[in-house]
Amino acid sequence: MKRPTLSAVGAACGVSAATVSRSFSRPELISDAVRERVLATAAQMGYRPNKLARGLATGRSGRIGLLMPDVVNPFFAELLRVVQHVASSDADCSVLIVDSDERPANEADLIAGLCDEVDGVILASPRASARALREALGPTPCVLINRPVTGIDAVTCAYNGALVEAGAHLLASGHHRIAMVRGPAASWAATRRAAALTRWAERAGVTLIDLGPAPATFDGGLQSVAAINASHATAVFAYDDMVACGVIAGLHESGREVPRDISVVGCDDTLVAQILTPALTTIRPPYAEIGQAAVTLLGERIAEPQRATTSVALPCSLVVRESTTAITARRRTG
Amino acid sequence: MKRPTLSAVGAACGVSAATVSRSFSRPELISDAVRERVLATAAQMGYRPNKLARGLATGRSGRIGLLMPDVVNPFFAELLRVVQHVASSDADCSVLIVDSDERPANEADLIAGLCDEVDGVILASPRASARALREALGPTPCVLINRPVTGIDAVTCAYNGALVEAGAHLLASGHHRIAMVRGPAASWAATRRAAALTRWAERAGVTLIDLGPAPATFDGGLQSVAAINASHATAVFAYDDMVACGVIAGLHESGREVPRDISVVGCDDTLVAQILTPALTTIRPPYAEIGQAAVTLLGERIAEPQRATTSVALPCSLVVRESTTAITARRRTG
DNA sequence: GTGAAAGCGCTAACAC
DNA sequence: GTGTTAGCGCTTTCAC
Repeated sequence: MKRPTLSAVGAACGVSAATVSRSFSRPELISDAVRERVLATAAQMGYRPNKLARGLATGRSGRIGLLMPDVVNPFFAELLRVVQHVASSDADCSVLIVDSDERPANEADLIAGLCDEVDGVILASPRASARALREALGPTPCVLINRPVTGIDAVTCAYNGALVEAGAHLLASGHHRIAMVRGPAASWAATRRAAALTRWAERAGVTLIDLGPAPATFDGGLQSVAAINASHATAVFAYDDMVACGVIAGLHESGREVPRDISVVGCDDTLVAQILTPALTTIRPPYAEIGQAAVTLLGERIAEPQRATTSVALPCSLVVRESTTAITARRRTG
Repeated sequence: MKRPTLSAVGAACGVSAATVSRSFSRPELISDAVRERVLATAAQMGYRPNKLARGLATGRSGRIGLLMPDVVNPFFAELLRVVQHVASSDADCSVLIVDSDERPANEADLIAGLCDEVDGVILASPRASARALREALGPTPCVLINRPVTGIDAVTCAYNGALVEAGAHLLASGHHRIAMVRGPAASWAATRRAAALTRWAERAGVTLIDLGPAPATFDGGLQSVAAINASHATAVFAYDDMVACGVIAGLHESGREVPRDISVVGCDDTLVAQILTPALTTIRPPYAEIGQAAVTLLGERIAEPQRATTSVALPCSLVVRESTTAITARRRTG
């Protein structure tokens, strides 16, 4: 009825529990004959190690935690997918997920709770303050995604290169007056992207109109449309694909079509970018590499808690689709 | 340095470990004076119970597993969100997530692995055969979502009512010739929806053209467009929002606009439905109730493994947006 | 190479 | 009410 234990298997083939244990975890210590016999009867009895017990004994649960502000946001869903995949295939480790639901208030508590049952955590774009984060984490190994904090490992997106590329693409298409919807004021990624674009615009001699912060949502985009129209920009950088989507919908409502009348660049290359009509020109983060790096870094810190904190920045790439076009095309068509 | 244990707290305030344990888990058994003192020093020492140890002792991990075919699909992301939320707030239980990546081959193994570290599992639209499922689960409590299997608890969407409503809505708008993109041949939900529509069409005297199976993706929708155009239908039921999205994009490419030239109904009311232009008329599953029911059912079965298997079907609702319109409008405009 | 024994941190009888 | 004693199933010295 119940699942067989280590010593049950041992009894069944006349060896001690220790031998059975070693047959699995340190096979080289056991003679071939015995090990084979043990493994065979274990398989035949349907033995499966009890991870809790193993965890108690070793002090390692073989589990990591992943906290994200919103699983429904395709950017995070994508991240979750790759983290879970890498964790299970590379580190044979399972992942506990918590959606903080964008509530910074609970975030620290959620993190602390998470830490109680895992070997380490990956925190995607946490909203809490650096101090609150450190306190909630305690000694639990952690890697941050898109939110550098002194003393904690991090993997971030280096938006810069791809953003400049996007700017060049726009410029080459004849756009010299470009609006920017910043995204959430508190977001590290938003700040970075805005800074990169501002720098680029100055150097390139392009007029960049900062429309100020807006929520990273469809509505956020929608609400920026009035300002976009007022700016007389011929192109707009949206904070992310969702915002871009709202912008496009709002422009449409106000009688302007993308890309005919105005070009739009998104960010994140989520499912939204791919399925929209027009398909979005966007910045693509290296999802697979981010997940890989996060899991690897976390594994290393778990193994070696005292090592120097490392932080990796991964380059993004520009994906040109249909939402951007040469300004001349507009004149031709319009 | 290390985290304080139960007996450390006990020692610190002159009581046994058992008393400390009870102060937390069975407070009514301890005198107010002692309990308060214990709780105070525990808090002050930063004591936090070790869930692994507790799990080993009680035989309950306080964790459930959630397996889904694709976290990036907004339907499942939505589900994940609500399951995680309900589990943590109602059952104080954390959730382990596995994305099977649509690979039915591994599915059974993934399920078995999941079962090793949780008290019970929720399986969303599993692809494996009933036999493989039962075998992988073993004695682990389970509830299925959108995939009834004899002898296993399940919560499913009752698409019927909302689908009929959608049909009536189309009919009232003058649509008498309607195409249907079925979705994946192996999907329970696809079969159900098709059956419901077929029944309705017969009764209502509507011509329903079954375009046959198609993947539940944007591309699946795209690929159905030729057949849709060939069918001369004035409206189409897409398997889900993603498919609807592909259909709309494909129609657009072939020079037909939605809803001006043809109406489209999606399913799932995901983020996609809400952000698309035109916003999708779609069928909305009761996400919150589904998650609630799944977690509750699972909790009950964990508590009472032998009880009769129960299965609940939750009604969906029709959300009318912009992708459907009266056929007369088309003639007026076209 | 293998076994015996101790212990991971907690809970659950059972005494007092 | 509270302490004592045994484990939960596994790993891991330490002997042999």
